Amino acid sequence: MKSFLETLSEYPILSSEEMQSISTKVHIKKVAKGEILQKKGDLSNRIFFVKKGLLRSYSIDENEKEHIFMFASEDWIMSDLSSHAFNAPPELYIDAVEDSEIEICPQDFFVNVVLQHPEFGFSGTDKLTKRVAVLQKRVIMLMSASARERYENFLETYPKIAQRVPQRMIASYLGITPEALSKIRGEMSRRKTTGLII
Amino acid sequence: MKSFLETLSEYPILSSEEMQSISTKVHIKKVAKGEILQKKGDLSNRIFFVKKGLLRSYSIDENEKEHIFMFASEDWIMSDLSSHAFNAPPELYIDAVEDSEIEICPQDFFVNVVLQHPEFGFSGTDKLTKRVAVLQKRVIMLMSASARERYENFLETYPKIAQRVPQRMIASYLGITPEALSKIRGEMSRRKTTGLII
DNA sequence: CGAGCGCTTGATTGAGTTCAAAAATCGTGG
DNA sequence: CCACGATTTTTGAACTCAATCAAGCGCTCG
Repeated sequence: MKSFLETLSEYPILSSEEMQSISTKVHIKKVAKGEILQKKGDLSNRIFFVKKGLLRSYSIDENEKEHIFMFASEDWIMSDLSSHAFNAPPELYIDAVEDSEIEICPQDFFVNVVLQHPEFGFSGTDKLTKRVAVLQKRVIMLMSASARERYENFLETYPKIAQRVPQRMIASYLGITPEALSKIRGEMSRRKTTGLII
Repeated sequence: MKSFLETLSEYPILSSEEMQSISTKVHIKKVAKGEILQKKGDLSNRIFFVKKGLLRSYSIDENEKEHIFMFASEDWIMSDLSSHAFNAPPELYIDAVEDSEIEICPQDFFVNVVLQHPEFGFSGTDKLTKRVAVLQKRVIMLMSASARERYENFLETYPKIAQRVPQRMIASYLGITPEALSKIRGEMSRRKTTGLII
């Protein structure tokens, strides 16, 4: 998939004014592993297109515990849409899990201009409908599946991500503790090597 | 908020052909409490605009247990977008919690035509962005909050729904058992009457 | 090469489930 | 409108999965 800027520049449908406005609004950045791109409550909320590397978004609860909401690797868009939807500061933190290269764009501009122009290849309804569907599955998973089932489902759904991300972050994404995930993995590999079925 | 049909008929932007096509595609129906509108795996997937009453969508897991994904009361739209997003049969069941009056519309038509015309007042990106934001909160809730916190949050967020829905369905929405919810409520009212703080 | 971070392992605890049965509420037909 | 059966809610006891607490191991990277 083409990057955000590439796609935009290939579809010169906008007036030159608008193009001008885009080039001033979108910019490329290299970020180091661990670098924080957005904090809860930040005044600016932006969207991030990942050209290279891996980002995550997460909340921090009243006990200082992180809960990862999503990962975004190459060609994915990362953002906290809740701030746009509710016209409020963002709820989530966003940082880089790996050294990354990203394109940054103000959220308003993205939602109000880019998503509205299907010609760009960023069809709003399409992308958002998919996101809703993914979140629907996630909610059902969290409500009905055990920690182990959720982990197995994660491995099936995001095998690439699973290899690039430290275990404790997978645990955080699944909504369990690192210890619990470690025990699940131990049990799974033991079961494998013993040759037990079911 | 105006109903789906009302809104459409007030914005005669479409050609008469298109209007014709709409009137054949959208229709009104009265459904009795308990009536099932859609089942997992159904061939047709449609969206439902609730004019009156209350619908719910839910999944049923391998142990026959229901997990309620969402409620929709007056002026809300109910649908299983996952089927549209993944071009697959729906994952969810949808039925009526109360006697209801609804407008029914094929999902393809809704997503591909109606959401694309902001003039209708059904701005796709707007509605979908809000839905994403709501689901984001729900996921974070499920990952980080206790059963009790989730219940209290539900009461704050959907006080009207809470009064109209049987307790076991609230439990199902929260991802806990009816017994657990009953105990939480008992504890809460005891605490209230005893005047205890914290 | 050592200090710190991440993973593992074990013991203990606790929130929520399961199972069972009684009490309350609802709905329906007479 | 009442009565009765069915469904819902409550309550309690036993249990389970995952959290917490604590200790030890193994990397890696400074």
